[in-house]
Order: sequence, then C-alpha cells, then structure tokens
Amino acid sequence: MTTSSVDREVQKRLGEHAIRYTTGRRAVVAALAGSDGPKSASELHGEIGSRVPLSSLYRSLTILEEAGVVIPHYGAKGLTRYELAEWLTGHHHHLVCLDCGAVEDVEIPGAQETQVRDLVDSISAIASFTPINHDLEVEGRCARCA
Amino acid sequence: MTTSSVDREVQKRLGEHAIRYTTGRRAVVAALAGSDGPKSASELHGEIGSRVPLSSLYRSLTILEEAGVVIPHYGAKGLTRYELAEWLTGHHHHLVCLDCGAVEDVEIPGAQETQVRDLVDSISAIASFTPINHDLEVEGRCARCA
DNA sequence: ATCGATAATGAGAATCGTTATTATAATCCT
DNA sequence: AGGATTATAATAACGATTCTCATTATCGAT
Ligand SMILES: [Mn+2]
Ligand SMILES: [Mn+2]
Ligand SMILES: [Zn+2]
Ligand SMILES: [Zn+2]
Repeated sequence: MTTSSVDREVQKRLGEHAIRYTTGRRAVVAALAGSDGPKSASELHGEIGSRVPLSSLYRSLTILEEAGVVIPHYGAKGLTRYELAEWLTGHHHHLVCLDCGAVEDVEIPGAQETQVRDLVDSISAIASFTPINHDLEVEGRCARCA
Repeated sequence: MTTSSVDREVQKRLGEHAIRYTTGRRAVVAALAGSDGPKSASELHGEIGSRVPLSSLYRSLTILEEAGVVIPHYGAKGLTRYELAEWLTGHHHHLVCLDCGAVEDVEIPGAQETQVRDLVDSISAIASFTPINHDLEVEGRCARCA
C-alpha cells in the first residue's frame, strides 16, 4: 500500500471523526507508512526531525490511536512502539529481537495464515473465548544480532 | 505444580548460578506461584506486604528474570507484569479480553502446539530470524464479557 | 556454632518515558 | 476577513523503574 493512499484513507477517517489532519499528524503517519515495523515516539522524532516536538508527537500518537489509525505495542523498558492499524497495512505478524528490541513486520502466505486462524479458533473454543484478532509474536534473534 | 516443588526447582536453579535464594526472593516466587496470572511489582508488593520494600522487589524481579525464573510481560501505561517461566508452569498461550483486560492462560493439545512451532519456524525463515520462543496472543471477548 | 568474605537489602534520590498545563498559533466556517 | 474552535509547543509534573551506598543477611569454611 502506497504512502499517499494511506494518507488519503487516514484523511477520510479523521474527517469522519471531525479531527483535523494537521501537518504534524501527517508527518507521523508518513513516517509510520514508510516504516518496516513499530516505532517509538523518540524513534519517530528522530526520523521526522525537530519540526515536530516530542510533546506534540506524543499527542498526535494519542489522537491517532483514539481514531483507530495507529496501534500501540508495549515493549521493554517502558517503551511503546506504534504502527499503522491493520486496516491500513494488512494483517501481519511480528518478529521481536530479544537482543536489540527491534520489531520486524512479517506477512505470511495465505495458506499459513489460514492455519493460524484455524488454530486460534480451536484454542479459543477450549476456553469459550470469542476471538476477534490474533498476534503471533515470535521472539528470538534478528539477522543483525544472530 | 505445587508451590513447594516450584520453590525447590527455583532453589536448584539459583544454586547453579551462585545466586542466593533469600527470604525476599522466596516471597516473590511464592506470590507468583500462587497467582492466577501475571502480576506487577506493586501488585506483588500489595500481596507480600511491606516486609519486602518495592525497591528490593524490583531488584528481586530483575535477578529472577536474569536467572530465567520469571518472565516479563509489558503492558499499557508502562506496567510490567511478571509470571513464572514456562519451564516451571508449562508452556501456554494467552487469551486477552478486549473488554475487561483479563489475561487467561490456555494450554493447547500437543498436536496443535506442534503446528504452532512449525508455523513459527517457517515464518522465521522468511526473515532469517532465529526463533527462541513464541507467544500466540488471542485478543477477543472472554466468557464473562461475551 | 562462629567468623569472615561476599552478596543482598533498604531508604531515598535519580532517571526516563510519558502526560498534563496553558498560553499561543493554526484551522475551519460563515 | 472575523470569530469560534482545535491544535501546538515549551515546560512542569508524574509515575514506574533503576541507581546509590551504607547497612545487613547469607554462605562456606573452620
Ligand atoms: Mn507490524
Ligand atoms: Mn501466563
Ligand atoms: Zn536484534
Ligand atoms: Zn472479559
């Protein structure tokens, strides 16, 4: 999915919620759209530059989360990393490096995703649980840290 | 697994690492062994009482984590909750209720666990990632909130 | 059981990611 | 453009966690 089409989708979503799509918020969405995995506020600040102060960045992330545009992932050392919601990026899973903390997106072939869904369904049935979403997180060592 | 057998296993593990199994550390392990889910430092402090100060509790959790006795789960609002490692409790997955926030442990049959492991391996191979463990989190609605 | 070496504790200060405050500026609507 | 509303930015405040270091508990050897 291209950055500009994400931009259009987000603009539409925010418009529906009467939330302004400001320059700062555009910068955050663009940075996330061009990212290969969840990013923390300070990582985004590093990429975007000082034209968007950290405090504004945090507020933008909160607003975008409330609007369902971004999703938080809570990680080690009190760090929260954000990524675009799956209705913008497509469903995928995460590889979490136990050494450097990097989180990498990975899409899996349809056949395997079907297997995951089947497993999720049967696991849920065991506990009378109604599954809505799933997140198969693989923890290990990334290519750089191997 | 009974609390006292967990205690014995932990004692053995710490002994191997030349780490003392002090009363404070025993209190933490006992509280976790008697728990039905991951607990934060302050929750543990509430259960254990003031005979183990918060600062000591945090240090104990760090030590126990380094020894592989407890595992952290990072959650919202910068809260880290700990539970006993799976070699003490058995491998399991988590059902996270999006309504009430409860986290339910669930063990799945061996055949399905094998399927999960195979999926984890092939997903990891896609990204030259070395998997160490996995966590299939199912988000949805628990039996109470359904 | 006691001693001595060493590791752990406890009280508080410090750190750091995040959130709240509030005066100023940008945006939207007519 | 003008007025109303929402967003920004600088900084203070907050809270979970970590650090510091003087004191104390633990463990192995005697
Ligand atoms: Mn992702
Ligand atoms: Mn668990
Ligand atoms: Zn890594
Ligand atoms: Zn529930």
